[in-house]
Amino acid sequence: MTERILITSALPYINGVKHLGNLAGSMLPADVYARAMRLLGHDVLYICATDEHGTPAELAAAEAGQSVSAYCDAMHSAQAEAGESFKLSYDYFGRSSSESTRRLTQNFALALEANGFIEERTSKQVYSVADGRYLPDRYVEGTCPNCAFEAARGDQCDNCGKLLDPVDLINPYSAVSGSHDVEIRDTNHLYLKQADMSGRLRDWVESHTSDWPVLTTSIAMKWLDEGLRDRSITRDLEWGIPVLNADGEVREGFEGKVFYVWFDAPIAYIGATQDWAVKTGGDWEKFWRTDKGADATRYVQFMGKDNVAFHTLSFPTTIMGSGQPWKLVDELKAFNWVTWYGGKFSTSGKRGVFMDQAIDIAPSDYWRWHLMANAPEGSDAAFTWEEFQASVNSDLANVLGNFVNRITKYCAGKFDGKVPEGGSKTDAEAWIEKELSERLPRLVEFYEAREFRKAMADTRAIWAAGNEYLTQAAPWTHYKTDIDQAAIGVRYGLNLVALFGILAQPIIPDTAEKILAAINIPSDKRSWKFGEVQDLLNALPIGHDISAPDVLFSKIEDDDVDTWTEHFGGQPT
RNA sequence: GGUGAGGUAGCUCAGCUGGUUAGAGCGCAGGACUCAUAAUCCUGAGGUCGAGAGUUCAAGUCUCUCUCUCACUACCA
Repeated sequence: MTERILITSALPYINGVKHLGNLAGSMLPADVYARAMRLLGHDVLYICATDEHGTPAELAAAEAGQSVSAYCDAMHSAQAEAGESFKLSYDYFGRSSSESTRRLTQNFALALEANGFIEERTSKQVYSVADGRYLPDRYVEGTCPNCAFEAARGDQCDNCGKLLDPVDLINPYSAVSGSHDVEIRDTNHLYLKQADMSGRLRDWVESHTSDWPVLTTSIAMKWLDEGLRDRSITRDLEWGIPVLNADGEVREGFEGKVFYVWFDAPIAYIGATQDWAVKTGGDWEKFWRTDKGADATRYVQFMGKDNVAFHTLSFPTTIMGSGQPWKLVDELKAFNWVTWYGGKFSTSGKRGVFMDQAIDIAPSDYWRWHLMANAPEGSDAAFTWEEFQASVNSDLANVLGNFVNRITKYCAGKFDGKVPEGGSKTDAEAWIEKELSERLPRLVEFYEAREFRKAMADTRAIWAAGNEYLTQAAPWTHYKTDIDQAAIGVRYGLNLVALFGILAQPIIPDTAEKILAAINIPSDKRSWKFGEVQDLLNALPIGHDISAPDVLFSKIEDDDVDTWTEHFGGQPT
């Protein structure tokens, strides 16, 4: 049954090209899922965008000596390029700074306020005179009132671990400029009254305890159990979405203030969908407006575990509180972290491997396979160069690459590069048919359930079964005495190559294309409409021309691993 | 401090509502094969399931205590 599926992956923040952890935890699995669902015939829309507002963007722009908007333009392009290099198949890669998101954000705020979910309150915030800006808690440092550590951050002391309030720091200074000329000022902000939504949110989350991963519901329930607090949704910043009245004028007292990035970022999912519609002539409402058919859309979100609270609590508060018929997420897949030699990947700390560096080291397919086969689903997953090497050499080069190579070359050499006819089924053919009839439905189930590690393991097992089949069928042995019997082995082998290429498409699209081109499969014969296995293994017409592709995967040498380990500091800390 | 997620073969990880001899891949050892990227296929060795106590006919799986790791803790995103 064809379904309409909306897929979003958490928006990558604008302040730099993302590292492999970001890729593995949201964009890549969303892409693999999107590709698989398209192959299954679903009507898929995969949306992503850069998240461009907030203090770090302003600071990064200042450091780069650019205006914030010029900086964001440049970084958006860089991230779009990085996404393309990893073959992320976004239907649209938008920007949270777009006009559409600006309008939507302002409208959401007005609707929420009209419904009593927004309230203006005064809070105390540290202002740095030298920097000419208010400082988020993390950008204020000073002496910890608890342990006297001198470089405690405003939100938490790194020395004693105690949670702090920046106004309690002794001798505070700006972490941006180092200036001690800071003062505490009263400032007005809008607060989203999440507490008033707790009951509805709890009912909603509880209704999903059986179909969302534990990671997702446990994080959401933790926040609810602790008691949801109202969250400030504006900031004292220049760069962002201005706070307007219904008449379009800036709200009184909100000059120099904008919406908090976490208020507008998820709204950018909608904004980017509208931008996609403008660009393509598509209909965005059927994905987002429940009064325009979005009830029939299945909405699936992908994100790292740090984003779960925003996607299960604050964004839903925005949606529900608006009183308007917006679509809520149906399924939510959250990932843990990919860890890097005992620690976290870190953009600011420049720890780990970044997308632009990774693509210089190895083709995107290598990374896609390894990151999906070792996805941080159940718990944090360790990245090591040795594991990466093993994935590529063993799974891709030896199991898949070599299989394609051995049978296509043999066919080219002995059967003139044409699918041969003749021969009769033996135990070997019965065995592979049974194997596939069990594994293929399971594979599809794993994809539909977004169980990526299991899907990858099953895919690999199917590839390995191809090698085992050839060992059983041994056409090179039969060839000496009975060419027809050799022919069926080659024919089944070639059909397996075609199938493997078809199955590989969501994971390693470049290689899948090479395989399918070599085996000469037209694009309309590449979908995941698996019928009977016997038919699948006799899909190639007799006499069909094939060619042997060049070596599909070159192996990663020990020297490469040594070089990378040294260059990237991949050593146990 | 609080909360959450984890601690299962040398390594990376599966093990749903408790039930026969605890699984996979990699790595390692032996064998088979020779079409293929010294690839593949088969077989094998390797685990007191973090520690301790409890519930049960039966616990990796449930309860409690302890311990270690990681994450989150609301103005980083």
